[in-house]
Amino acid sequence: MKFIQDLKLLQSKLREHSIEQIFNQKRPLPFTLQQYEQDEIILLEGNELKSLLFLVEGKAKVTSSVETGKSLLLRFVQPFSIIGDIELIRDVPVQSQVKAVNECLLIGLPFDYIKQHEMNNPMFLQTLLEHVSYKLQTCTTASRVNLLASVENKFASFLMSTISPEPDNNFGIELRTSNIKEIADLLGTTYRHLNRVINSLCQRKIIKKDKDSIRILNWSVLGEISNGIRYE
Amino acid sequence: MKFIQDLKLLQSKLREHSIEQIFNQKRPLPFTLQQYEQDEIILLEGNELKSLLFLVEGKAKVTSSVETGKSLLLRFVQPFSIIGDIELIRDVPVQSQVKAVNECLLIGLPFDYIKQHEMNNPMFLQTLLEHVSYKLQTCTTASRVNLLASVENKFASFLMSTISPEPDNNFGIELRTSNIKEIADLLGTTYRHLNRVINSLCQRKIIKKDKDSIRILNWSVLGEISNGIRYE
DNA sequence: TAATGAAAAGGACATATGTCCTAAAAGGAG
DNA sequence: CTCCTTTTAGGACATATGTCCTTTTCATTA
Repeated sequence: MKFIQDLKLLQSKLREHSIEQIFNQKRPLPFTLQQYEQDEIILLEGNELKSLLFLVEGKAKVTSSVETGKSLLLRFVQPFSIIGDIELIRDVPVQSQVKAVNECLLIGLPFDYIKQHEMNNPMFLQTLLEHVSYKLQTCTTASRVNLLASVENKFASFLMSTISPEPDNNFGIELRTSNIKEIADLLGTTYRHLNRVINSLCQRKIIKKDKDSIRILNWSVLGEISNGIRYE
Repeated sequence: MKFIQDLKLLQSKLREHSIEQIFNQKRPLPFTLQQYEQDEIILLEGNELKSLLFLVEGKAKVTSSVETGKSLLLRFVQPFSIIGDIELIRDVPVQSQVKAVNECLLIGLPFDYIKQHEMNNPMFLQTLLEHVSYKLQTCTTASRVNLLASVENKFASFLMSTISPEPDNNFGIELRTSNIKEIADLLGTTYRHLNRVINSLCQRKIIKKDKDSIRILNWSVLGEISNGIRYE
């Protein structure tokens, strides 16, 4: 992680996401601007978090791990998202791992400052409440979905959520697969089984797997298989 | 559901759970006191909710259903709990079904009133935030757990959460089982399979099933099987 | 280029769970 | 009490997924 000393950029991001309006503006706010590179861990479970974070650029992956070392994909987050809300409110260590999917820009605001100056600010509280409620709503949905979704369903969802559907790559998009093991973990399954599922999708010409990439051949069927579930 | 016109009782419940302190007290608050009998549905998914509810007595079961008609047990709630928070904040229809496990007493406060007079009250917003955050935290945990827990694990948890461990019935407690099907649904499995699981637990002398009841014979082993998961 | 070791893929079998159907039990009506 | 209907339990088999281990691939170095 790099702190970025670029007031212009900070200002522009604050404006872009209307962040200043959330806060009391009697005082200058001690914002920091942080940059994470691809795959860098933004939050590690169990750590103490000291700042509330606003994701203003990039995409991050939120996972939750269990004793066994396995982890489960909770969701992907994109701007504008708040990270660290539960930790702020409930004074608990970091609950879920957050990892940058690509380069991410975050704005931080220290808990200390918030607790001193913002916990009575209705605008701020309302914003937080909206975000937490939204997460709860999606978590409830996901929880339900997890019980019916097969690994194939979930993998399809994963692909659809991960591979950006930008048409710069019309007929199938690349995905580095050095980490099929990791994906298996995320979906709560094993490498072995994910492999089976991938094979099956390949045979059905829905995706194509080369040495280092997976390409989606049939976006629409994959969409059907994913059953409308999106991790975002 | 019965509205109860008992100011004394209302007052005493408000005091017991320190509810009035949450609100602006310039005005008298338009609280209602509602009583639901055992198994009565408190909230039906998809309905529009008009009041925020506070559970002040009894125990309720929160479930979430899917198209197929199946439903999934999310959690049990007990006093003091807030019901309807997401619906208030996000202006969405009821997200989960809530059903009285035993006789329940709830205090209601109309959304209209809240939106007019309380959405700028930091104390109220904070309280809400704490409750929603707590739910999010447990939902995240549950979501994780669901992926590792077998039906046996979950059924054990269910028993431990459902059957009150009061020692009025020392060596095993009764549970009407006219609804094993329902329990199967709650756990996200089939009647057939739950039956297998129950048989296995019986053979291992952990529970005992009579015509209309299940008795827990070995509370401690059941606790181990439940693996610390509680639906509350 | 051959030897060697790590990473990836896949075979074989085990287990959990679902589906479908039949057998057994429990109530009711005559 | 007996026959019939409905409910409940359980057998048999299918499918999804997990575990373990072997084979294959690929890269690396002697």
